[in-house]
Amino acid sequence: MLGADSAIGREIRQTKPFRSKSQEATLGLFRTTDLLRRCFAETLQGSGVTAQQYNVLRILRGAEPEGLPTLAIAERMLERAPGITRMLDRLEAKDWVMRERGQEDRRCVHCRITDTGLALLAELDEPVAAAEDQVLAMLTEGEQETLVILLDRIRAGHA
Amino acid sequence: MLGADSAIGREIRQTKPFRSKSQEATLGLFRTTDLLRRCFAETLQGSGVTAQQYNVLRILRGAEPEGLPTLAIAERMLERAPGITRMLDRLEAKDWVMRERGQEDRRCVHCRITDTGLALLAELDEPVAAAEDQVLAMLTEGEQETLVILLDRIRAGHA
DNA sequence: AGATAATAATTGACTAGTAAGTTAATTCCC
DNA sequence: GGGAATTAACTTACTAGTCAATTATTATCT
Repeated sequence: MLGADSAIGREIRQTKPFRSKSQEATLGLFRTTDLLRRCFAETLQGSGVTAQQYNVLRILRGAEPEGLPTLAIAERMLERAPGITRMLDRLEAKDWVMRERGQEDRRCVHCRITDTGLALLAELDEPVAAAEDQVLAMLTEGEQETLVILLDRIRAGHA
Repeated sequence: MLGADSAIGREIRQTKPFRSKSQEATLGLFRTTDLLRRCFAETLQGSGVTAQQYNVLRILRGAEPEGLPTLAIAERMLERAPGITRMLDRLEAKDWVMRERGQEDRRCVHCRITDTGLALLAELDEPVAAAEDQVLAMLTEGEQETLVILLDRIRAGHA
């Protein structure tokens, strides 16, 4: 009576119940987030920017006018440095980002968003905000708050 | 008072509050799921299998002894066919999966897990089950149930 | 000062996800 | 029976994530 009748159980045509609530919730997190990822990808596609690129540009806009070194971006993205380096290569090729070696510490590479990049973000601000609200519109604000608290607790438990 | 004091607000050094609860919850979902993904990747690494490959093998074990055509696997993974084809290439190279053209319908490719693949899964069953329970152990079973219900509602809202 | 360690960023090799287009087999329909 | 549409799987090209190793620069430590 646990998993067999749940939404996930039907989704993947699984007849056996879940072994534990934790297993069911974990799978639910993965499937739900995958779904939301696709929603945001839809919102962004057409502007020629991917979700990850958009996130980097948002971070760099928030860091204006100083900009940020490469690894500081990686830290905010929870990603490894190699991926960020190559993404910045692509963003620089599209003239959304500019980089230069640091003066005081020549190991660092200073990254800043360009005016072209800022214009792109300005165009996307409204549709992205709308998508952010729509994807969880089936929950009340109180339920969203409950979700936030539970998710915070999960992450805090992994510190 | 909304976002500035929350766990996510501190994590990404964001000083401004979130624009909406929905935005905060969405970001929380992405960050939490990323964290859990890394946990499972840790559990699997050492066996030489990735999380996605493990999922495919689990699906094929569940489909024994009949096996499944390629697109049926893709459907259960919520993924496109090209990714599955290449993953099956790698799984076949490691002798965890075997494929052959269908007899009645020669467009289909029938996929089955091998004995080697079954042995790999048997080794991983315990550690994976332990990980599935541990990653959400900071929540009570009631809270996990609440999470499951909220996630089900989100996915149902996108049907 | 000079060897050593630490740090920032990069490159290479691999796994994986996407979209677009292709091939081969089957089904539909007149 | 034969042409059109559909289906299953695949290939190609691109974006992106991982780990391991490397380079250049800076800091540390006698």
